[in-house]
Order: sequence, then C-alpha cells, then structure tokens
Amino acid sequence: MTDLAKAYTPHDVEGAIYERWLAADVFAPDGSGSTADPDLPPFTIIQPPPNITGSLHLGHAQRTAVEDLMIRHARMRGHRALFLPGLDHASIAAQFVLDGILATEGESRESLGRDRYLERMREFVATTREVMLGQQRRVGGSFDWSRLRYTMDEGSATAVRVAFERLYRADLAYRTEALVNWCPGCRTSVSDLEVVGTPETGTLWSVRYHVIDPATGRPSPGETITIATTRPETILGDTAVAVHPDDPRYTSLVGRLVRIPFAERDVPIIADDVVDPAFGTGAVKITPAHDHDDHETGLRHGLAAPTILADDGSVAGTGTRYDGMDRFEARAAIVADVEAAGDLVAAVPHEMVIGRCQRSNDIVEPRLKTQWFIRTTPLAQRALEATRSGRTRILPERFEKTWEHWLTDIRDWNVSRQLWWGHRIPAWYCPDGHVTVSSEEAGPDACAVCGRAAVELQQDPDIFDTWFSSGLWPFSTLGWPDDTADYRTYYPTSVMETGYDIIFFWVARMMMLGLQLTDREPFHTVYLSGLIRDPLGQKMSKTKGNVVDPLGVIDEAGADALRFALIHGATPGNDQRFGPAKLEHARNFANKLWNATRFVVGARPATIPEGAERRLPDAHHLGPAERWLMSRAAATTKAVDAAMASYAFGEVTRLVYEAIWNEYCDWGLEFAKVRLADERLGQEEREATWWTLVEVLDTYLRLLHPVMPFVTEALWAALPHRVTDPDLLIVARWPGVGEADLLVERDVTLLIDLVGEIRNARASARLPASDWLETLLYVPVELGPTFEALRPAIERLARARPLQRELTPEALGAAARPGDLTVIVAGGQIEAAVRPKTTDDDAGALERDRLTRDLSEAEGWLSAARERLANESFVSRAPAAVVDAARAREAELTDQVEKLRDRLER
RNA sequence: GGGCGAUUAGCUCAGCGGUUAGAGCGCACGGUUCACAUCCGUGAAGUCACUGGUUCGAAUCCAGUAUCGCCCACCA
Repeated sequence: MTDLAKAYTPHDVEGAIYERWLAADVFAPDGSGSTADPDLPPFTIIQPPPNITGSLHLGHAQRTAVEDLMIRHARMRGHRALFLPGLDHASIAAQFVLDGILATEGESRESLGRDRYLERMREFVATTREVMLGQQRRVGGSFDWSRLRYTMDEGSATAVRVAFERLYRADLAYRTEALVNWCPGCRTSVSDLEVVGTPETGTLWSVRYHVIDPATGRPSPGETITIATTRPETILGDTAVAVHPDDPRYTSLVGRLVRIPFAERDVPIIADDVVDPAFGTGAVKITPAHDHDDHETGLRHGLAAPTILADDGSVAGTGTRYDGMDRFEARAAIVADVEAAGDLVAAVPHEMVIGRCQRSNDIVEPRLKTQWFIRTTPLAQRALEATRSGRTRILPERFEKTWEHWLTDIRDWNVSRQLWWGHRIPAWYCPDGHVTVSSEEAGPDACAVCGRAAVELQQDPDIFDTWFSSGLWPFSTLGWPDDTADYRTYYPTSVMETGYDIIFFWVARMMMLGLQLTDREPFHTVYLSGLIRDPLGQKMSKTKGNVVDPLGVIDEAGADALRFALIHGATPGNDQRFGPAKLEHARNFANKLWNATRFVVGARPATIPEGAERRLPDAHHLGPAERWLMSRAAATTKAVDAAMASYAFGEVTRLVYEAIWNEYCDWGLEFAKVRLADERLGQEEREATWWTLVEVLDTYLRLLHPVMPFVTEALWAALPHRVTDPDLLIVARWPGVGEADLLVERDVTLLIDLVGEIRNARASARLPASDWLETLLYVPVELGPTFEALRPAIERLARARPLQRELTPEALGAAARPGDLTVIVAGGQIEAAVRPKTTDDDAGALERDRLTRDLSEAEGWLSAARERLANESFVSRAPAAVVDAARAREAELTDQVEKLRDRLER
C-alpha cells in the first residue's frame, strides 16, 4: 500500500511498482495477469530496436513513452496489447564503437582477424545489452519481456536467410558489378542513404590534354583539349573525354584520340548529351570506375573502366609513381606535376557537394564492386499502393509526400557490406562462378548450377546491410517464416512509431519487404515523432556535449515526469526542445496529483470504514458541486477519447492536466472540503461527496495512467476499488463516458466566476487577503438552489461573510453603501456588493479605476458584437445557433455596460 | 534545382473556420486557512511574420513574399 503520509518521491514509488507489474505478469497479452478480452482484435507495437552498443538517450525515452502510452491505452481498453522489445546489432555502428575500443588497446580488425574479432564483439555486446534493457525498464515501458528479440538471434538469422532466398528466387535480389559508395574509412560500401551530401568549397582545375595526331600516333603539337575536374587524381582512370555533340568548339575533335597524362593512355574524344557545354570548359574527362555519371557514359560508349583505388583509398594498380599514395596525396602530386608540365590552365575555388560517410565522415568514393542488390522498383510500387489506398496511413500526413517522392525515384539497394559483424550473405560461389543461394543454416549441399560438391563452394565473405534484418523486424520477431501462433495473432502489427529521420532507412524497407514476403502491410499506421532538441533548439549530439541522459532525469524527477514532459505539448513530426523547465512542470504535476490523492484518502468520513468496498455515490444525495465534478469528468473522458483516436497525445495531457489541476483540485476539492465539514448535512450527503471525489479521481487516474504509469498506479492502490476491479491499474478498464449535466455545469460555472470576480475586486482594491468581508448579493431565483447548496463554500472561497442575499437587483442597490466594491457577473445575472472594513479615498479611487477599466473593456466588446449583428449577411447566412449566441452575448454586454455606468455615476 | 516545415504573450509551445486567441515558465502584487510553497490568489503582457484573395466570419482555408530550419537531387 502506498504511504501517502510521505511527500512525493518518485524514486521510491517507481522501483517497486515495476517489480509488481512484472510479478503480476501483466505485460504479456497472454500472461497470467492479463485481463484482455479475446474477442477484441489485438493491438501490437514492435518497438524500433535500439542499438545494442548504445545507451539510452532522450530520443529512446520519447519513443518508449509514446509507444507505451498507446500500448497501455489499448490494454486498458481490453485489447491483447503486445509491446515487443528488442535490440539491434547495428552492424556498422557497433563495429565503429568496437574499433575505437580496440584502437586504445593497440589492436585492430586486421590484427585480430575475423573469428577473434567476432568473438570480441559478442563479449562486448553481452556487456552492453543489459544496460539498454535496464534503461527501458526505468522509463516504464510495459514490454512483454518474454518475447524479447535481437536482430542477431537465431530467429532473425533464419528470417534473413529465408527472406534473401525468396527475394533471389523472385529475381528481386541480384549480384552484379556496379558502382557503389565506398567508404575508405569504414572499408565497406554503404547505401545511398548513408552518404551525406556536405557543401564544401573545393577547387575546379582545368587541365590541358594533348590530342593525338593520327598520322604519327603521337601528341600533335598545338592540338589540345582542356577538361575541368575537381578530382585530378581520377585522371589516372580516364578512358575518354566527352563533349556535347552540338558544341561547335569541339566538333572537329570528336572521334580523335587524346593522351591521358601520367597514365600515358590514348583514349577517344566522344560526344554525349550529358555534357553541359556551359560548365567549365565544356569538355569532361570520363572515369567510368569512379564517377556515377561517367559510369553511365562509359556503358553507353563501351569504355573500359579501370579501377585506380584500393580499399583504403590509396591509388593502386595504375603503374604510375602515384601508386600507394593516399588519394588526396596523389591529387596534390598530380596537380603539381600537371603544373610543372605547363598543362594546368586554371584552378578556381568551386562550391560543391561532397558525399561523406554518415558514420566515419570520410569522403565516399564511387567504386566498381561486384555486390548484391535488391531490386526496389517493384517493391516500392507495392509500398506506394499501400499508402495510396489508405491501407497504411502515415502521420502526420505531410510525410506521405516525402514518402511518395522517395519511393517513386528509388534506386536499387546495395545490401552487401564488407564488414564482419552481421548476417553473412547466404550465397555460395563455385569455381566456375555459379551462384547458389540457400537458406539452409549449413549452406547448400552442392552448386545449384553444376552440382559441384559443397566443399568446393565459397560463401560470400560479405554481410548484409544492418537495415536488411531491421526491415524484417515486424514479422521476424513474431516467428516468421514459420506460421506460428504469434504470427497469426499479432501480425500485421498496429502502429509503427519512430522518428521521421529513419522513414527511408527503416519504415520504407519494412513496408517493401513486409509486403513482398508476407503479402500484408506490416502495420496500418506509421506515427512519426519529432526529434528532441536541446533548449537552444540544437540537435543533441555527443560532440556538442548537450546530450541529456534520461536516467539522470529519471533519478531527479521521475520517469512519470520525464514521460509527461516528452508527450505534453508535442505534436507528431515536429521537433521539440527539451529542458529543465518542462521537466519541472511535469514533476510539479505529479506532485499535485499525489497531494490531491493524499487529501481525498485522508478526507474519508468516519462513517465509511477504512477498506470499505467501493460505492457509487448515491445520486439522491449529490450536491451541485458533485454533479458538476461528475459531468466534467464525463466531458474530459470524451475529449480524451477523441484526442487518443486522432493520435493527439499532447492534447491528451493538456486535457487531463487541466481537468485535474484547474477543475478537480482548484474547485472540486475546495467545494468538498466545506461540504465534508458541514455538520448540518446528513451522513449520506457527506458520504456521497466523498464517493464522488473517489469516483472522479479514479477516472482521472485511469485517463492519466498511459502517460504517468507509476504515480497513477501507486495512487490508485490507495483508493477503494470496485469488486470488479483487478488489483492493478495497469489492467483496469479505461473509463466509459458518463452522463453530461449541462445545466449544473452552467450554474456552477457562474458561481465559480462569482468567486473569481469577488477575489479580483478585493485584490484590485488592495484589501487584506485574510479579511472576512460582509457581502450583499443578488442571485436570480433559478440559480437559488444551486447557490444555497454551495453558499458555505462560496463564503469561504471568497472570504465573504456574512453573505446576505437580496431578492432583487433593486434591493441590492438600495442596501449597498457608497464604498462597497461592485461585482457584476455575466451581465448582471449575479451581482454583489463587497463591504471593506474601512473605507478610505485610496480604496475608492482603486475601485473606480477597476470599474472604469471593466467598462471600457465591455464597451469595446459590445460595439464589436453590435457591429456584427448589424451586418445583414451575418444574420442571414451564419448558422442560427451562432446568431443566437451573438444576440445573447450582446444582451449580456448591454446589461454589463449599463450596470457599470450606473455604478460609476453614483 | 525540387519538396516540406516553422513564423502566435519576454521564452518554450498548444490551438488550425465561429462569441472576448490559450498553457507552462518568466514577470508584478498579495498570501504561514488543517492535500500540496514542487503551493494558493490576483494581475500585466499578443495589429497570431508580411501582402493579397475566398467567406456573413480567417491565427485557422487559398495564392504570393520574407526570414529560419529540415529533407531530397549525378552537373564534372
């Protein structure tokens, strides 16, 4: 049982509660503690698996908070809610981390060799994996830990092999020599997505090539063609010079040969449309093995494509003195040599976009390699159909445009990586070059083409892009390719929540692979969160040192506060800044809730025994405040349901925050305090009041639970429960929408306004806050019963006592004295005269100031309202309800102005 | 070169066709009333970036402009 005598300390509350949930086995949808209704469809979220070598950052915490919110809501609604946790082996990222550690030990990938390196990686990963999992627990994610998965576990390995084999058989995976993005720093190819275009100022060198005299086969004196290049080292790989076919400057040279410096190779001058005559010199060197455009050009013209770079980015195989130099060293040397030869025509600064490796920041070199590719166009077509048909929805909707654009122009996906940590590509090659793809764990028995024995086959040394296994995540985690019970029950999943920054990397790949391999959309909704930024709006990064550790935040303010802060005021797809102010706001809210509950529990009338079974408040004994509370709870529940249905989670927190703080605590508890202490009331009334507080608080705890699971669970335990309630809030039912009582809402709102106006009048006149002041007041007959029921509370909240009620406005006017403060609520529906203990000129002047201010304000609104109603089109075209409301408003303002004028003239 | 987003109170952000545009923080003034000073009360503070248009009515819809940010793109 939660000890409410103590002050709220999140740390004490949270640790114990997670253990209770685990012990009760409520996380698994089929766990012993589940209260799910098997007739309802299941609700599944497969969490984007965090990197196994990483540590939790705010982005992870946000992800878990949002996903867990949806999961807990679905669970309370009675769905079998599966929140499947996982870890990603993060091939290249993990190797990057481990390589850094090895470097400090004087070791390297090469020094260890593949087997020892992988052994070392497995040890490393074994130590890091628990860190991330423990952190996910602290955030409060209600994961089904019994279904924990890992992208390098056996299930994933099988899924990867089977997926690849099926793609191969469907001719959607192919092996070919192609230009790939090579990162010399990482010694692997990377996908187009991992190349980051970086604007930089380079140099555009103009170099004179010598044209060959066909008669002598030697450079013709005086005949040259000047090419422009930003990468002079690639001269060594040139196999042509291209000009535009319609460029008159070069027409005569087309078809001639030109000598490539240093390489001493004579290559043709060709004509091709790709050349822009206006750029540079209008003549382009063609290096088919190291440039995307040139590669295409080379294919069109049947050019050779010599590779001039080694894996580490050094020049190799050119037979020149540059062999062995790093590419940038070679560049400098070549420029110097060209200049020495008198062939450097110009060198001008040039703004350009350089492709850098997302991981190592090294400059990526296009390079020819024989690798595996996924044929994406047919897959993308199906993915596009999924969103176009609405079978899968992307939120916020605007990202569908980005999605469309990318999938429409998609290029084939290079999935081979020359790394070690990851899933080995299940392709074997026989000495004759035949390819055998097999999903068998032990590999094929024989070459699929020529039947050579397995011993003669060599497996491809490469591994898959880490996103290949991630792309299978929604179904590989549920047992696919086997037709398991989990797969049948929980696939397709429901919502895929992730950051918009990996929509292509991951979401698109899951969609493409999911549709191809399972024939279903892997989820019906993609919810894209924004990124978390620091208080200055900068992206959080280790190098900037502005990364916030969620665990530190949780230690300080609690996971509930962290979750609330991350969800409150955020909208999907929009970045949000995160700082101490938001966290403090959230923690204060948790504290408020704690104290409110403490009050309710402590306010139990003595006639109700401790531990009494929950009772619905007896409708006959409810006062207006109680009915108001119940009606407001119904309205809030309805609004929260609407917000949940539209994934407006920031709106959910706003609604519940306001209902709890500004309605329940500010007014509900204050009204109740008076009524619970009112000796003139019967036992039934006092009990009904208390049961109302319990009932409404119970509703709000349920509504808030998905956002702040720990504190709500702890507090709920301190409230009496219904017989049908489970032991834990996490598996309790989401509240139904109760009945609205609009009449009582209107009346109570008026009386709340009255208290506010009296307080305002007193504060404006600078009367001591603690004074009880004699007050005369007029309340219309129809409001009478409500007023009388709340009179003791109004007296106390307004510190207005004695409170003398007059029967008519005229009687009030006659009884009021000069010096009394004038209070007019809602155009005079309620009026009051508050009598200061002493009158002085200062107070009188302040009072006149206030009334004058009120008057001019009211006059402004009134003239606006009249203008509006004077507009013929408004009256005839606007909906009747709007016009009626405007008329009522005008009438009210007219009264207000009249009364204020009257009062000021006296 | 395309595309997207943002621009609302001093700051951080909600709101995205209907009376007087909201919150938190900050600010000013006042509070030791038995849930909470992680609190309570009162208040000040905004031509909703700009220009046009649609509409009875626009912060909200449309078009354009400006500034900032992001994504995509093979011009050497």
